[in-house]
Order: sequence, then structure tokens, then C-alpha cells
Amino acid sequence: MIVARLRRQLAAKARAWAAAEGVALPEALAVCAPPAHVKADVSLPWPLAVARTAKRNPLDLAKSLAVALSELPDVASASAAPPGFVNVAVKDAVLAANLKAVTLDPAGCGRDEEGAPARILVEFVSANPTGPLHMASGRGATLGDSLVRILRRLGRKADAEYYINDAGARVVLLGQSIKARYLEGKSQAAQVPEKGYHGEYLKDLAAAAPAEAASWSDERWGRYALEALLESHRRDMKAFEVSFDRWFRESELFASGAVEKTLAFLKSRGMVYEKADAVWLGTSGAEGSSDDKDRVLVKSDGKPTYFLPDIAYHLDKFERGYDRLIDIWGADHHGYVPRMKAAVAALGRPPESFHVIVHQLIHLFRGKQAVKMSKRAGTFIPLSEVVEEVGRDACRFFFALRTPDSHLNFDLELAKKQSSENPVYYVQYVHARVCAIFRKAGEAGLHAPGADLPLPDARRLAAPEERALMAKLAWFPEVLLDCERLLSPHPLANYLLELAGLFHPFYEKCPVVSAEDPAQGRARLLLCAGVRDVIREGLSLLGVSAPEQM
RNA sequence: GUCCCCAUAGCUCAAUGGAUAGAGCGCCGACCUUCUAAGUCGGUGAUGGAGGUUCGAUUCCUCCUGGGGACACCA
Repeated sequence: MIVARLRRQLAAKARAWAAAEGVALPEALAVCAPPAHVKADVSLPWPLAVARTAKRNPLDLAKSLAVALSELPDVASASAAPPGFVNVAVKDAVLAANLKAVTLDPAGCGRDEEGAPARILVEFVSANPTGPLHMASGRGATLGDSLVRILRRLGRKADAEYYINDAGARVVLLGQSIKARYLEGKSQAAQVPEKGYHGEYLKDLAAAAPAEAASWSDERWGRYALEALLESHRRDMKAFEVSFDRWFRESELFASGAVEKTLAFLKSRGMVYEKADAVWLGTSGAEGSSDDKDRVLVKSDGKPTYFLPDIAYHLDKFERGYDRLIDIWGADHHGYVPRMKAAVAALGRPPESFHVIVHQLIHLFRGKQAVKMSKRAGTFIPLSEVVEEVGRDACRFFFALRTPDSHLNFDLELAKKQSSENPVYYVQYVHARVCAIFRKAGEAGLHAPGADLPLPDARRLAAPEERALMAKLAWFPEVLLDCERLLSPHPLANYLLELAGLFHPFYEKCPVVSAEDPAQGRARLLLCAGVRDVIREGLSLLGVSAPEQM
């Protein structure tokens, strides 16, 4: 909260200053973190931004701006630095007061928006129910679930949804595959179709089929396998602490007539034409279209492609009142992005209301040995197996640390062997240590559990280790806004790592329970409470536990 | 062939166009009579190559090299 308030103060003052100086500040005024060697809380490159057009010396402008900013109530000092930065230090008392409210007030954290808040729908995982969830789904699940939690924490209206492809030819193919496994199990001649699903998991499912399965049709077999696999997806997601507001079935779109309605709607908009007995979506020539060729909606055999129900699904999302659609896809689907964007435009919806986060795939290793993930070849490593091996906390934190764009290497042996060295423990350990301090403080009579801690004199928290911690805590809400801006939880995970890194030196040098006097101890206890609350809150947003003892 | 993503320390990865590029692990050397040594302190060490835009480029643009992925009337 403190940084947002400070930024508003700085921006307002700077604009007044710019008007007086006769220089033009840009619309967006970015605040950046100062480099390690500069003793300040925020750095402003604003004079550099205006120096050129104003034909003024940037350092002179910085000096002038620094004088103006020094007058602000929250500012302890503002000074110019070459080539034209203004470094601003916040008053210690402001940082200390922030300790009473480190975990933000969501209402106050929103940007200055007007009108009703947008309703956001985040769709993720949406894996085909033709096999168990694998690692890539775990990454998508981490990104999506954490993003939804963060958006909600910021007061946004965000929902999570899982789309189930339970219609079409794949069900029959799945049925043929499992039926072959079933017959194999009965020592009868059978062959899984070449393009079918060859994974071992179908053997287990076939063996578990009821007695009447002997007379099942291919499609009946397919539905049986699909529902069983879908149930495993639900179990995996639950074990991964990932929850969805709705599991949406593709078959609903056919049953309700939404698919046909969508096609009729596109026709009415003049976006559709027929060629060679097929029905095409004519987006390639459309203005601003993102796709370079037209795509088939209905094949010449009269059956819809997968594309048409997908469009119907996205139209349904809009019609349910969502203003902003965020889809999270694996990189293997990136080629589909221009097509879907073109479809959204064809529906007459603003292109910017639809956003796809494409996350790169995970390269799985066992030691130096690469493990190829292939759902159809049956050699992939299921998510559930990895979660069992390395734990949910380590898994989610590891995925959350990386930008969606990174191609991350995940070495199963290393993750297992060195699990105690995983960064997540580094963060959790701080939480456990703080909790230990509170237990000791209770035993020593310094602080009764649950009692309110008084706001201390800022001079009580003036040691470098204390001040660095207070300043870091003040950035927590900004980090959540970074996550929203980048649509990724990775700034939060990295922030928690940095916060943990600042706690340990404090712990070494600033005794709490055995402080010089009780007032000093209670001041540090308040700082500890801030650290505890931010870590607990931050880890919770990442779906990671915060143990009180380790 | 076309398109997307990536290339940063020995390894895994950070860094809204900003200053002396940060962490963790590893390695070398110190720290447990004091709230958890799963820790701290010190040392080590990096932007693939060539141009361009900019006051300023890890970041933006072009080309090259290397790696991953996608290019159906498949789902």
C-alpha cells in the first residue's frame, strides 16, 4: 500500500513541478527499484525522459525535481544522481507504520479504474481426457490457479474453468484402444489402432471394467475410459490444490445447440463461405485478422471440426458476461493462437478481450537422460507421480518461479535427491523460524499469543537489516500488481525468495526474545509478524503450504 | 520452407529501455554456550555472434549460429 501511495504523491508532485518548469512528462511515470549500491527506496528516471525534448541538462532537472519532491510528507530525502535519476528515501516512520498493514487491503490496491470491474475468466489445463495429466498440465495448473488467486486478492472478479473435450471422434478411438486392451487381457487377438492410445494406463482401466463390458460398443468403452480419466484429472488437480469454478463439457455445446447457433451467427455476420462441400471461416482477408489462412468449420462429410465447438465455447464465455478471457495453453498449441484470435474478431468481440498465455513445455530428465513426454506412446511421466516424488509444495513453487516463456528443465532425480535444497524450503524455513520466535516470545512473557502489538517508535527499527526488511515488505502489493500485469505468478515467487534472503541476516543480528529491552523486542516482533504474514499470504497465493515447524 | 519460444555465472533461473546485471545451488574460506546451521558472513564467477535504433540495450529491430515447439477437411 505504501508504495502505491508514495507513487501517487511523487507523480502528482512531479507533474506540478513539470508544469512550473515548462517540461512535458510522459503519460506513464514508472517507479523503479534502485540498484544495490544506492541507498534509496525508489528511483525515478523521469528527468532523463524529459531532458531531450526539453533540451535541458538531465542532471540539472533531476536536482530541481529532487528539491520539489523533498517536500512531500512521506519522503525522508530526495537526491539527484547522474546521469539524471532522482533517488527517493521513504521516512522510516512510514515504513514502520506499514507493518500494521503489510498484507494489503485489496480495495485500496486496485489501479485507478472507472466503472464496473471487469469479469475475468481464466481457462487452463483443459487436457484431453484420453490419458492421465502430465507435467505440462502441472505447469499450466500452477500458472492458472496462482493467477486466479492473485487476481482475486487484488479484488478482481476472476473465475477458473476447465474445458473438457468429451465429444467427437476421439471418444470412439479411445474406446477402440481400451477395448483392444480388454481383449488382450482376456488373451484374445486384438490390436490397439495405430493412431489410438497406446499408454499402459488403459490396461489398468480395462481390467477394472465391469462384467457387462464384454458387450460394450466402441463408444460405450470410450465413454467409460473418458469418465475414468476425467476423474483422475479431478483427483490430480485436487491433490495439487488447484480448484475450478466450473468443468465445462464440450458435449454441452452440442446438446444445447450452441454449436449450430454459433455457426448461424457467424453466417449472419458474413464470415462464412462454402467451398468444395466444406464450410469455411473467412478470416484471412478480414481487417486486422491475425490468421493468414481460412479454416474449415464443417468438413465435407458434414461433421464439424474441433474449431467450431471451440468458437462456440468462447462465445459462450462472452455471453455468460465475462469481459476478459484468458486462456493458458502449452507451447504445442501456439499455432492455434492466431486462429482463435481471428475467431474472436469474427464473433465481433474486441480482440484485446481475449488473451492467450502460452507457456513453454517442460523438458523432463532423469539425471542426464531426457524423458520424452508422449501421451500416445505411453512413456510420459504423469503429474501425479512427480507430485508424489517431490511433493506439491516443491513442484508448485518450482513452476511458479519461472516465466511462462522459459523452457524449464525438470530433473526428477535431482528434484528427489536434493529436495531439501529446493528454494521452497528456503522460504518455508523463514516462516517456521518466525513462528518459533513467537512461541519463545510467548514463553518468555514478552508477547501473549494473539495480542495486538503496539506501533513502535521508528528508531527501534533503524538497523540496516531491519530497515531493509521493512522496505521489502512495503513492496508486497506492488509485486502482486506486477503479477497481474505480466499475467504470471513468477514475480511473487521470486519476491518471496528475496524476502527470505533478507530475513536471515536480521535473524542473526537482531535478537527478538533476548533483545536489549522488552520494547525493543516487541518492535522486532512486529517486524517478524509482517514477515510471517507476507510469507504465509504469498505462499498461499502460490498454493504452497507455510508450516509452523520444520 | 514458414511461424512461435529460448540462449545471462560451472548448473537452474531473475532483471516495466536505466545506474556497478541479481538470487539459489556448486566451489574455496570462516561461523552453533545466545529465538531452528534446512541458516549466516566473506570469496569465486555471466548477457551466443554481427550490425542498427536510443542520452542509455540483457530488454526493441535486422541478420547469423545453436536448442525446443508448431505448421491438416487430426483432436
